[in-house]
Amino acid sequence: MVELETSRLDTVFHALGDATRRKMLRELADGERTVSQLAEPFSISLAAASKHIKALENAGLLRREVRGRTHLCRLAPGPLASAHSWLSFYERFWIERLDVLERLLREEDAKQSRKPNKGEDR
Amino acid sequence: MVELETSRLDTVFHALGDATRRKMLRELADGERTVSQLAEPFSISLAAASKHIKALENAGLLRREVRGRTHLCRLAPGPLASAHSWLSFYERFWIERLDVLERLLREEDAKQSRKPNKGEDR
DNA sequence: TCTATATTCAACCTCATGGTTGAATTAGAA
DNA sequence: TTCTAATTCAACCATGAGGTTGAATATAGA
Repeated sequence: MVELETSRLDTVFHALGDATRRKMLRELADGERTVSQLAEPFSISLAAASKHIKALENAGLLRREVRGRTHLCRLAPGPLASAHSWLSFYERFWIERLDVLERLLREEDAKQSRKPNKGEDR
Repeated sequence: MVELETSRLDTVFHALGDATRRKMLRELADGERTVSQLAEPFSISLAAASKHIKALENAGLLRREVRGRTHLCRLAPGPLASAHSWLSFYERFWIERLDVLERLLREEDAKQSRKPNKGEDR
Protein backbone atom coordinates (compact mmCIF):
# COMPACT_ATOMS: atom_id res chain seq x y z
CA MET A 1 0.00 0.00 0.00
CA VAL A 2 2.89 2.31 0.72
CA GLU A 3 4.27 2.37 -2.81
CA LEU A 4 0.89 2.53 -4.53
CA GLU A 5 1.15 6.23 -5.22
CA THR A 6 4.62 5.84 -6.66
CA SER A 7 3.67 3.10 -9.07
CA ARG A 8 0.60 5.04 -10.18
CA LEU A 9 2.84 7.95 -11.13
CA ASP A 10 5.04 5.45 -12.95
CA THR A 11 2.21 4.27 -15.16
CA VAL A 12 0.86 7.77 -15.67
CA PHE A 13 4.16 9.27 -16.78
CA HIS A 14 4.87 6.19 -18.82
CA ALA A 15 1.53 6.52 -20.58
CA LEU A 16 2.28 10.18 -21.30
CA GLY A 17 5.70 9.30 -22.70
CA ASP A 18 4.26 8.30 -26.05
CA ALA A 19 3.14 10.80 -28.67
CA THR A 20 0.35 8.55 -29.96
CA ARG A 21 -1.20 8.32 -26.53
CA ARG A 22 -0.82 12.04 -25.87
CA LYS A 23 -2.62 12.74 -29.16
CA MET A 24 -5.39 10.37 -28.13
CA LEU A 25 -5.81 12.28 -24.87
CA ARG A 26 -5.90 15.53 -26.80
CA GLU A 27 -8.65 14.06 -28.95
CA LEU A 28 -10.61 12.97 -25.88
CA ALA A 29 -10.40 16.52 -24.59
CA ASP A 30 -12.84 17.40 -27.37
CA GLY A 31 -15.33 14.75 -26.34
CA GLU A 32 -16.11 11.06 -26.18
CA ARG A 33 -14.61 8.82 -28.84
CA THR A 34 -14.96 5.18 -29.78
CA VAL A 35 -11.92 2.93 -30.13
CA SER A 36 -11.96 3.12 -33.92
CA GLN A 37 -12.38 6.89 -33.83
CA LEU A 38 -9.33 7.14 -31.58
CA ALA A 39 -7.38 4.81 -33.86
CA GLU A 40 -8.35 6.50 -37.12
CA PRO A 41 -5.71 9.29 -37.27
CA PHE A 42 -2.84 6.82 -36.90
CA SER A 43 -1.44 4.44 -39.45
CA ILE A 44 -1.28 1.53 -37.06
CA SER A 45 -3.48 -1.53 -36.70
CA LEU A 46 -6.59 -1.43 -34.58
CA ALA A 47 -5.03 -3.96 -32.26
CA ALA A 48 -2.07 -1.63 -31.67
CA ALA A 49 -4.40 1.28 -30.99
CA SER A 50 -6.37 -0.93 -28.63
CA LYS A 51 -3.17 -1.54 -26.66
CA HIS A 52 -2.46 2.19 -26.42
CA ILE A 53 -5.99 2.74 -25.15
CA LYS A 54 -5.50 0.01 -22.58
CA ALA A 55 -2.30 1.70 -21.43
CA LEU A 56 -4.23 4.94 -20.90
CA GLU A 57 -6.95 3.01 -19.09
CA ASN A 58 -4.43 1.28 -16.80
CA ALA A 59 -2.98 4.67 -15.96
CA GLY A 60 -6.47 5.81 -15.01
CA LEU A 61 -6.43 8.46 -17.73
CA LEU A 62 -9.33 7.01 -19.70
CA ARG A 63 -12.63 5.45 -18.71
CA ARG A 64 -14.63 3.34 -21.09
CA GLU A 65 -18.30 2.55 -21.27
CA VAL A 66 -19.24 -0.48 -23.35
CA ARG A 67 -22.32 0.36 -25.39
CA GLY A 68 -23.30 -2.63 -27.43
CA ARG A 69 -20.42 -3.51 -29.64
CA THR A 70 -18.72 -0.12 -29.44
CA HIS A 71 -16.64 1.17 -26.54
CA LEU A 72 -17.15 4.79 -25.65
CA CYS A 73 -13.97 6.34 -24.20
CA ARG A 74 -13.70 9.52 -22.23
CA LEU A 75 -10.96 11.45 -20.52
CA ALA A 76 -10.36 10.82 -16.83
CA PRO A 77 -8.41 13.83 -15.62
CA GLY A 78 -7.56 12.76 -12.07
CA PRO A 79 -4.10 11.31 -12.75
CA LEU A 80 -3.25 14.32 -14.88
CA ALA A 81 -3.94 16.46 -11.83
CA SER A 82 -1.61 14.23 -9.79
CA ALA A 83 1.17 14.51 -12.36
CA HIS A 84 0.62 18.24 -12.54
CA SER A 85 0.86 18.64 -8.80
CA TRP A 86 3.94 16.42 -8.68
CA LEU A 87 5.58 18.79 -11.15
CA SER A 88 4.41 21.83 -9.23
CA PHE A 89 6.90 21.00 -6.52
CA TYR A 90 9.63 22.07 -8.94
CA GLU A 91 7.86 25.23 -9.99
CA ARG A 92 10.09 27.42 -7.85
CA PHE A 93 13.11 26.28 -9.86
CA TRP A 94 11.88 27.43 -13.21
CA ILE A 95 10.32 30.55 -11.76
CA GLU A 96 13.66 31.33 -10.15
CA ARG A 97 15.32 31.03 -13.54
CA LEU A 98 12.73 33.25 -15.13
CA ASP A 99 13.37 35.80 -12.41
CA VAL A 100 17.11 35.71 -13.10
CA LEU A 101 16.42 36.12 -16.80
CA GLU A 102 14.14 39.04 -16.15
CA ARG A 103 16.72 40.71 -13.93
CA LEU A 104 19.40 40.28 -16.59
CA LEU A 105 17.13 41.77 -19.22
CA ARG A 106 16.33 44.69 -16.98
CA GLU A 107 20.05 45.30 -16.45
CA GLU A 108 20.68 45.13 -20.20
CA ASP A 109 17.88 47.60 -20.63
CA ALA A 110 19.30 49.97 -18.08
CA LYS A 111 22.73 49.74 -19.71
CA GLN A 112 21.19 50.50 -23.11
CA SER A 113 19.28 53.55 -21.96
CA ARG A 114 22.39 54.96 -20.32
CA LYS A 115 24.26 54.67 -23.64
CA PRO A 116 23.72 57.13 -26.48
CA ASN A 117 21.31 55.62 -29.02
CA LYS A 118 23.65 53.71 -31.29
CA GLY A 119 22.32 53.07 -34.79
CA GLU A 120 18.64 52.64 -33.94
CA ASP A 121 16.29 55.26 -35.22
CA ARG A 122 12.99 54.83 -33.37
CA MET B 1 12.55 19.82 -37.06
CA VAL B 2 8.76 19.74 -36.93
CA GLU B 3 8.51 16.87 -34.48
CA LEU B 4 11.39 17.99 -32.27
CA GLU B 5 9.11 19.35 -29.56
CA THR B 6 7.11 16.15 -29.52
CA SER B 7 10.09 13.90 -29.13
CA ARG B 8 11.43 16.09 -26.35
CA LEU B 9 8.19 15.57 -24.41
CA ASP B 10 8.57 11.87 -25.11
CA THR B 11 11.97 11.71 -23.46
CA VAL B 12 10.92 13.97 -20.60
CA PHE B 13 7.83 11.97 -19.69
CA HIS B 14 9.74 8.76 -20.20
CA ALA B 15 12.45 9.95 -17.83
CA LEU B 16 9.80 10.85 -15.25
CA GLY B 17 8.16 7.45 -15.60
CA ASP B 18 10.70 5.80 -13.34
CA ALA B 19 10.65 6.15 -9.57
CA THR B 20 14.45 5.96 -9.27
CA ARG B 21 14.87 8.91 -11.59
CA ARG B 22 12.12 10.90 -9.90
CA LYS B 23 13.85 10.37 -6.57
CA MET B 24 17.11 11.54 -8.08
CA LEU B 25 15.42 14.72 -9.25
CA ARG B 26 13.97 15.20 -5.80
CA GLU B 27 17.47 14.87 -4.40
CA LEU B 28 18.83 17.42 -6.86
CA ALA B 29 16.14 19.82 -5.72
CA ASP B 30 18.12 20.07 -2.48
CA GLY B 31 21.35 20.96 -4.26
CA GLU B 32 24.17 19.71 -6.44
CA ARG B 33 25.13 16.06 -6.19
CA THR B 34 27.87 13.90 -7.64
CA VAL B 35 27.08 10.71 -9.52
CA SER B 36 27.97 8.51 -6.56
CA GLN B 37 25.94 10.67 -4.21
CA LEU B 38 22.92 10.27 -6.48
CA ALA B 39 23.50 6.54 -6.70
CA GLU B 40 24.02 5.99 -2.97
CA PRO B 41 20.37 5.62 -1.82
CA PHE B 42 19.66 2.86 -4.33
CA SER B 43 20.73 -0.74 -4.22
CA ILE B 44 21.82 -0.80 -7.84
CA SER B 45 25.23 -0.75 -9.42
CA LEU B 46 26.96 2.52 -10.20
CA ALA B 47 26.72 1.70 -13.89
CA ALA B 48 22.95 1.39 -13.62
CA ALA B 49 22.73 4.70 -11.76
CA SER B 50 24.95 6.26 -14.41
CA LYS B 51 22.44 5.18 -17.06
CA HIS B 52 19.57 6.74 -15.12
CA ILE B 53 21.52 9.96 -14.86
CA LYS B 54 22.19 9.88 -18.57
CA ALA B 55 18.46 9.44 -19.19
CA LEU B 56 17.77 12.55 -17.12
CA GLU B 57 20.51 14.37 -18.98
CA ASN B 58 19.12 13.35 -22.38
CA ALA B 59 15.74 14.66 -21.31
CA GLY B 60 17.39 17.96 -20.43
CA LEU B 61 16.41 17.58 -16.79
CA LEU B 62 19.96 17.46 -15.47
CA ARG B 63 23.12 19.35 -16.34
CA ARG B 64 26.52 18.09 -15.34
CA GLU B 65 29.79 19.87 -14.79
CA VAL B 66 32.88 17.70 -14.88
CA ARG B 67 35.18 18.77 -12.08
CA GLY B 68 38.27 16.66 -12.15
CA ARG B 69 37.23 13.09 -11.72
CA THR B 70 33.84 13.86 -10.20
CA HIS B 71 30.77 14.94 -12.11
CA LEU B 72 28.67 17.60 -10.42
CA CYS B 73 25.00 17.27 -11.34
CA ARG B 74 22.31 19.85 -10.94
CA LEU B 75 18.64 20.14 -11.72
CA ALA B 76 17.65 21.73 -15.04
CA PRO B 77 14.04 22.74 -14.58
CA GLY B 78 13.17 23.86 -18.11
CA PRO B 79 11.66 20.58 -19.37
CA LEU B 80 9.71 20.23 -16.12
CA ALA B 81 8.11 23.56 -16.94
CA SER B 82 7.25 22.27 -20.42
CA ALA B 83 5.67 19.12 -19.04
CA HIS B 84 3.81 21.18 -16.47
CA SER B 85 2.43 23.51 -19.08
CA TRP B 86 1.49 20.57 -21.33
CA LEU B 87 -0.56 19.22 -18.44
CA SER B 88 -2.07 22.61 -17.72
CA PHE B 89 -4.07 22.32 -20.91
CA TYR B 90 -6.14 19.67 -19.13
CA GLU B 91 -6.52 21.67 -15.95
CA ARG B 92 -10.09 22.68 -16.77
CA PHE B 93 -11.11 19.02 -16.74
CA TRP B 94 -10.07 18.28 -13.21
CA ILE B 95 -11.18 21.69 -11.97
CA GLU B 96 -14.56 21.00 -13.52
CA ARG B 97 -14.75 17.76 -11.59
CA LEU B 98 -13.78 19.49 -8.37
CA ASP B 99 -16.52 22.02 -9.00
CA VAL B 100 -19.07 19.26 -9.45
CA LEU B 101 -17.88 17.62 -6.26
CA GLU B 102 -18.12 20.87 -4.38
CA ARG B 103 -21.64 21.46 -5.65
CA LEU B 104 -22.70 17.97 -4.60
CA LEU B 105 -21.25 18.50 -1.14
CA ARG B 106 -23.04 21.81 -0.83
CA GLU B 107 -26.32 20.16 -1.79
CA GLU B 108 -25.75 17.40 0.77
CA ASP B 109 -25.06 20.08 3.30
CA ALA B 110 -28.24 21.95 2.51
CA LYS B 111 -30.25 18.75 2.72
CA GLN B 112 -28.76 18.02 6.11
CA SER B 113 -29.52 21.44 7.59
CA ARG B 114 -33.11 21.25 6.35
CA LYS B 115 -33.59 17.96 8.22
CA PRO B 116 -34.20 17.87 11.95
CA ASN B 117 -30.94 17.19 13.77
CA LYS B 118 -30.92 13.45 13.82
CA GLY B 119 -28.81 11.97 16.58
CA GLU B 120 -26.13 14.65 16.68
CA ASP B 121 -25.91 16.76 19.83
CA ARG B 122 -23.98 19.90 18.90
C1' DT C 1 55.54 7.52 -10.38
C1' DC C 2 52.24 4.50 -8.18
C1' DT C 3 47.86 3.75 -6.29
C1' DA C 4 43.25 4.61 -5.20
C1' DT C 5 38.91 6.92 -6.55
C1' DA C 6 35.10 8.45 -9.68
C1' DT C 7 32.93 7.44 -13.59
C1' DT C 8 31.92 5.39 -17.98
C1' DC C 9 32.12 1.66 -21.48
C1' DA C 10 31.14 -2.81 -23.45
C1' DA C 11 29.08 -7.02 -23.42
C1' DC C 12 25.60 -9.52 -21.87
C1' DC C 13 20.83 -11.03 -19.83
C1' DT C 14 15.86 -10.61 -19.13
C1' DC C 15 11.66 -8.53 -19.64
C1' DA C 16 8.54 -5.01 -21.41
C1' DT C 17 6.95 -2.35 -25.29
C1' DG C 18 4.96 -1.42 -29.61
C1' DG C 19 4.09 -3.31 -33.72
C1' DT C 20 2.15 -7.08 -36.82
C1' DT C 21 -1.46 -10.73 -38.47
C1' DG C 22 -5.23 -13.88 -38.12
C1' DA C 23 -8.72 -15.86 -35.31
C1' DA C 24 -12.30 -15.23 -31.70
C1' DT C 25 -16.12 -12.70 -29.55
C1' DT C 26 -20.05 -10.03 -29.39
C1' DA C 27 -23.78 -7.32 -31.03
C1' DG C 28 -26.41 -4.80 -34.86
C1' DA C 29 -28.74 -5.27 -39.15
C1' DA C 30 -30.91 -7.79 -42.97
C1' DT D 1 -30.68 -17.01 -38.71
C1' DT D 2 -26.97 -15.05 -41.21
C1' DC D 3 -23.94 -11.48 -42.46
C1' DT D 4 -21.25 -7.63 -41.06
C1' DA D 5 -19.04 -4.42 -37.91
C1' DA D 6 -16.40 -3.22 -33.48
C1' DT D 7 -13.25 -4.79 -30.60
C1' DT D 8 -10.15 -7.87 -28.28
C1' DC D 9 -7.15 -11.98 -27.98
C1' DA D 10 -3.18 -14.83 -28.96
C1' DA D 11 0.98 -15.63 -30.98
C1' DC D 12 4.75 -13.76 -32.76
C1' DC D 13 8.75 -10.40 -33.83
C1' DA D 14 12.16 -6.60 -33.26
C1' DT D 15 13.76 -3.25 -30.35
C1' DG D 16 14.77 -0.94 -26.20
C1' DA D 17 15.03 -0.52 -21.12
C1' DG D 18 17.07 -1.57 -16.91
C1' DG D 19 19.95 -4.52 -14.61
C1' DT D 20 24.57 -7.01 -14.01
C1' DT D 21 29.84 -7.63 -14.21
C1' DG D 22 34.45 -6.65 -15.50
C1' DA D 23 37.54 -3.74 -17.99
C1' DA D 24 38.88 0.99 -19.38
C1' DT D 25 39.77 5.92 -18.49
C1' DA D 26 41.17 9.77 -16.14
C1' DT D 27 42.32 12.37 -12.18
C1' DA D 28 43.72 13.14 -7.15
C1' DG D 29 46.84 12.15 -3.77
C1' DA D 30 50.99 9.79 -1.58
